[in-house]
Amino acid sequence: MESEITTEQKIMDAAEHVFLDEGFSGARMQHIADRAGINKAMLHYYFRSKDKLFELVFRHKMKQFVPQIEAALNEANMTFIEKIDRFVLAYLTMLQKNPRLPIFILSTIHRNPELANSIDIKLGAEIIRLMEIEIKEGRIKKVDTHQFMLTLVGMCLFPFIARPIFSKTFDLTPKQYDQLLAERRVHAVQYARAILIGE
Amino acid sequence: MESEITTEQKIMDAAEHVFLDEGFSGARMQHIADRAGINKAMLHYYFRSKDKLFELVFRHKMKQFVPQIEAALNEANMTFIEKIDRFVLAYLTMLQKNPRLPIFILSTIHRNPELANSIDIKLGAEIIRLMEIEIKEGRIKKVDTHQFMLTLVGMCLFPFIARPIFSKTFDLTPKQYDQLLAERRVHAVQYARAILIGE
DNA sequence: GTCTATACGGTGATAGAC
DNA sequence: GTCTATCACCGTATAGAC
Repeated sequence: MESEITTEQKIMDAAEHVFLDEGFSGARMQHIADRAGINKAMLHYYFRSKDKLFELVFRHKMKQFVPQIEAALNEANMTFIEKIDRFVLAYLTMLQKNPRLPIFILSTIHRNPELANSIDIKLGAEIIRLMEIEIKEGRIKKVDTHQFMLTLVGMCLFPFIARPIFSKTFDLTPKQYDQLLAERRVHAVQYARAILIGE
Repeated sequence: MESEITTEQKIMDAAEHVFLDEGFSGARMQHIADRAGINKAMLHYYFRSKDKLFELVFRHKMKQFVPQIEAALNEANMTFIEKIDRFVLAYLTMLQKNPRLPIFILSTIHRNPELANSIDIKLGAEIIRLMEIEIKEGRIKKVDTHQFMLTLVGMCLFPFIARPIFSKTFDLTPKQYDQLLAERRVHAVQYARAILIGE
């Protein structure tokens, strides 16, 4: 039974937590060490530098952030709206488990746009292609594909990005906001249907 | 003619630029000084500390970020959709001039949620009230007011927040993305109409 | 008001004993 | 592999001359 958590893994977990909370320049190696229950020297023993450690964390998180779109959209025997429902569900489920992921990824890339280069371009092209087929076949309205995708993804991500400011503006308790997030799937899909089909 | 820019103003301009690019912990007082064309000591002479300077910048930017909603929504002799159109136009126009504002505000508040406390709560309540009247009078569908507002604001902000990652995913040149942003108003309002009225 | 010089603390990183 | 001690540097902030 090798169920023991390795030091390396403890560091990665701690690093993820601290970097997601504080960002690269706000994070302190000391905090990560404390959280991992070891000392700073060990961080450098396992991962050479703060930069290397951050890069690993970022890449790992980036994988979570982008890819699962594909699985949802490529299922056969589904209407486009059903595919969207799957996509929204998958995305929101992941976000519930990683609520601070979006702002971490987006603010990191904002300050370091080259980091977006690891993204696979084919994915976007494939989505656009799928939508254009739906439009051509007359199963959805003639919407601008990019504008719609921006809206769809925004409907999933934005509630997590804007949580603190929205809670305050609309005077919602944490419990109420969680409820809002739990119900987000239904509304996002309903809105998508209104846009793509009209009801 | 007092058209000369004061040192204080030069510092504020420089500070805004650097803080918006780098965030609080990423920003360096040296950068701000360089950009303002003065030396570090002057920063502390005019503004006591980095914290104080940042707070001023943040408050100033926060004012831009939130309030102009009110003007758009309180105009008389307008349908609700027309009001939304005004709101979206005003918001997008401001964002075109301040494209890095959203990620700055949201990532700052993310790391320091108390900063959201400066927000005026009455504004949100007023919007909800207006929408509920529209619903009651049967002029728009029975949508969840909070869910809709999250979507509406997201449709405006998200394209600016997600620009680098979206450009990459959908392989859009800066010019193409600017075009997308320029056309955002039409699509956002059209989507809002689809949601609120059906077409 | 503006500058130079410097104090002071903290941070990433390394050396070296065990 | 893990620790303590330490280094070199950088960043904020201040002192003090002009």
